[in-house]
Amino acid sequence: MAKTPGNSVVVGVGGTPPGSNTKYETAAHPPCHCKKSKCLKLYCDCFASERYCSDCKCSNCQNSPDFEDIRSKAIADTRSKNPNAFKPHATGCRCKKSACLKKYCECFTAGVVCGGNCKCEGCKNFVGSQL
DNA sequence: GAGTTTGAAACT
DNA sequence: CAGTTTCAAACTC
Ligand SMILES: [Zn+2]
Ligand SMILES: [Zn+2]
Ligand SMILES: [Zn+2]
Ligand SMILES: [Zn+2]
Ligand SMILES: [Zn+2]
Ligand SMILES: [Zn+2]
Repeated sequence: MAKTPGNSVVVGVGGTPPGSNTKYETAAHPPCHCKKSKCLKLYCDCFASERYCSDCKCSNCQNSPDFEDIRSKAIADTRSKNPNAFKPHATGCRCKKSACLKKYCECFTAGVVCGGNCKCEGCKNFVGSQL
């Protein structure tokens, strides 16, 4: 754990962080903000990673041990539709407006150049685009 | 923080 | 498979 420069305070989970420079000791996964998916579809990054929601900002969340039965069925259902659903993505993007240079693009977000599996338009995320 | 944009995921 | 809708995150202001 690198020390934070300056006077930032490392704090665990809990109530509202008082300061703007508060950092989390355990760089936990970022909280999701799902509302309609109940965190039981791949829209939810927690669910997509088979993680329970923890300290998330979701509403109507069922991705928790309290809903183990529902959650397990949702996982099974998702996997039955797509056996690769819970495997690391490698499918390629289909961006049309971001030039694959914004985080809307999964390739860009992953720090990977677009490849043969991508079907993007106006892509600028290719080998040689780095100055 | 509210509103808009974006493209994966879901659905038909 | 293609077209459409839904959704939550990225982005903008
Ligand atoms: Zn969620
Ligand atoms: Zn979550
Ligand atoms: Zn949740
Ligand atoms: Zn892309
Ligand atoms: Zn790509
Ligand atoms: Zn691309």
